[in-house]
Amino acid sequence: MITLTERQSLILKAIVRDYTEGGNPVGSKSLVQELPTKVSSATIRNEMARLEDLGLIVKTHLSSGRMPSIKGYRYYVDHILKPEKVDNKDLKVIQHSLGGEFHKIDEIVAQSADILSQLTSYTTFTLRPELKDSRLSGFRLVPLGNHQVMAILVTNNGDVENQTFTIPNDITGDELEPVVRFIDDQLVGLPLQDVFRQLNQEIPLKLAKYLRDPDGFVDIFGRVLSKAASERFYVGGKLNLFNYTDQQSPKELQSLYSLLDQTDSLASVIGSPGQHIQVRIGNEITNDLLKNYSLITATYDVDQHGQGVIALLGPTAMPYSRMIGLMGAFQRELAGKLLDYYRYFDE
Amino acid sequence: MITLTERQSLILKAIVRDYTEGGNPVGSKSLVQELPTKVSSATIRNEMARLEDLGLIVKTHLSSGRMPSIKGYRYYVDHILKPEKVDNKDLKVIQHSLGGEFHKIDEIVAQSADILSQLTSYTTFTLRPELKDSRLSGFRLVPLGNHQVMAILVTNNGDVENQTFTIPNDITGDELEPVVRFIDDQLVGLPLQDVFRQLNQEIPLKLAKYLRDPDGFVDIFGRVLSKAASERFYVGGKLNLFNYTDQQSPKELQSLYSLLDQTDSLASVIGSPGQHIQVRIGNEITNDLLKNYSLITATYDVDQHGQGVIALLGPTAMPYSRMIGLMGAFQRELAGKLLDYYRYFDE
DNA sequence: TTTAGCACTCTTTATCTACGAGTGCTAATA
DNA sequence: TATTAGCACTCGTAGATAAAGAGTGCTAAA
Repeated sequence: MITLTERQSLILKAIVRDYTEGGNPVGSKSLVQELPTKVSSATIRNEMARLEDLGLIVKTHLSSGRMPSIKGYRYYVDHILKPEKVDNKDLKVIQHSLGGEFHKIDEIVAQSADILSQLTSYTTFTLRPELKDSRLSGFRLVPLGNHQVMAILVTNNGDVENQTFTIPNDITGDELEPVVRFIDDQLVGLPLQDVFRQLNQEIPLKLAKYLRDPDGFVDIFGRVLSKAASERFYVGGKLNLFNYTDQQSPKELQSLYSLLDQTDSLASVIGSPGQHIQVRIGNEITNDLLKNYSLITATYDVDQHGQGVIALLGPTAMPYSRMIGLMGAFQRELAGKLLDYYRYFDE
Repeated sequence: MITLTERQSLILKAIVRDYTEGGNPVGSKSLVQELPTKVSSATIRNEMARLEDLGLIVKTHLSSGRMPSIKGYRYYVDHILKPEKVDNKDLKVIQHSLGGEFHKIDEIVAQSADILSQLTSYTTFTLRPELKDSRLSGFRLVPLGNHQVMAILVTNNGDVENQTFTIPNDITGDELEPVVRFIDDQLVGLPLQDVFRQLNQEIPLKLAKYLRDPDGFVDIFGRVLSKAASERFYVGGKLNLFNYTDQQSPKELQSLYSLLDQTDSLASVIGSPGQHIQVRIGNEITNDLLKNYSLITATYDVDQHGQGVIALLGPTAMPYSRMIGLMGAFQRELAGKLLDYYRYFDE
């Protein structure tokens, strides 16, 4: 356990701030003016040597200024930083952007990623509240003519998914009636997980009574069901990558870009944050591509509807204090908006 | 009108080829070995001086090798190049990728952009056949419970669009019945353009009989209609930008990236190609961002269903011969696939 | 414990040099 | 007249050298 003196702490804080703002290693002389008590640059050098011994700051070469190490950022985030109160203008932006009419949870969540990336100039990820409490609340088959039928699935959260499929012969609504009724009787009201299970077991057999081709139907139904049950991160501010990545290595930029398109990799990188707001810095992130970046993740609670996730990817040298404040505010606003949404459907 | 001697033409061709393959300006000595008839480097230098006078090739500095100018590429494409017969393996890839089952035209067209970008390592755009002959062939309103209704619109081409919306009070299918019937009577069978027109004129008045809030309905209907009638380019191989853009200017790369996300800008850049396969090089493209790139555009005919567009963006130094061959093959395959698709719904 | 002073390190930038690839021109050749 | 050999000249690249500047660590004095 590292304990710093008051002055060491102030110096570390100043180094973090200066390096974050200027991007250049920070020298002892420039720090003289930034400490509340007047000390000479030599004193600061001595303190810096100690901070370096502790592994909190590093030099790029023998006679360069210092910059924070991963460990240094860690200490700063854990012990020094105070979350900045969110800027009033930023709060207005959030509230205004979330204020509109949305038809789907996913729209709200996707929009959130965009707002947050706009406010931060970084890249953001949002995940809707988990679906473990989602239940099937309705199923429709709508014949569209021209060999086409649309399957529509509704959950108790108001989520709607649909999938059009093509069938060999035209069919009327009447012929589909018994199938829909069967689904209504057997499956409506069940959690999606249970529907999945039954779909692979008893359903195909039972359906054989009504349909010549139950397998085809089961396939379609499974597809819509997967859509409704799939958890998928929305990504905002992809283009912001250009603002904070190392401009010298386009290869890396390209890899990052393609990482952002892989939902499953994203999920494993972001994980499900245990704490309320978690900061992972550099190699603390379980993905080598991101070892020079920082990831702030946060959950948001929507009461009995479960938790969602918001996340922020930026450079290790980011203004943590402002970002954490912002994440906190966003957490609250988004949770509030979703609660309103759910409440509307629970009436 | 420029006319080149046989030998000049061969030299220009060799310069284009070498520069495209190697990326470096081409000198007279290296060309000696590439011409069918043995001539000295001095002769080639003389010829090159003439080609330069004509503006077909340029030097980067006084004593550098030569590279083709825009005008040089233009001449090469117009008079020298012979489209390469498409590679058999590539053809297999195309046919296989388009061979599967698709539920929507847009899926086929979107998939096409991906295949083409994969085959070329460049960036591609595809546009579905124009919709001017599209007619409204069906409209449904499906109450989903929980204040939600889904509007579904079907066209005679088998295109299906839908939009879920929220209404103040729950409603049953019966109440919506007259509205749907009214739409069926008045609008089904009309070209989408006409539907649009009527929607803004007589429809709101007539609907007032059946609905308290015709404006709200008209809004929803308009939204689904726009979705069905909107022409939108699919983009493939965005990440390939990294392979062929100037690695030195991330700013430019960023601008290009955001250009690819702007459907309307894309449309104006690509336009609607008059010829079957059109090559635009460098500043011939009406967008300054693309002045160092080449754009190959092509239409594909789907008989009475209109024309679509495929396009390819790459460096000015691209293997035109192979690319044009590829575009030709793709044109045919895609048109064929879509014809099959339409035929299925026309039965 | 703090500080002034100083030698030392390392990066950055500019200047110079040598090298090589390629050109244009001239004069000789077929 | 068209082609070619020869040569001086240009320009970009890479490496070497030097000077400036920022910053450090250490020593010795306050």
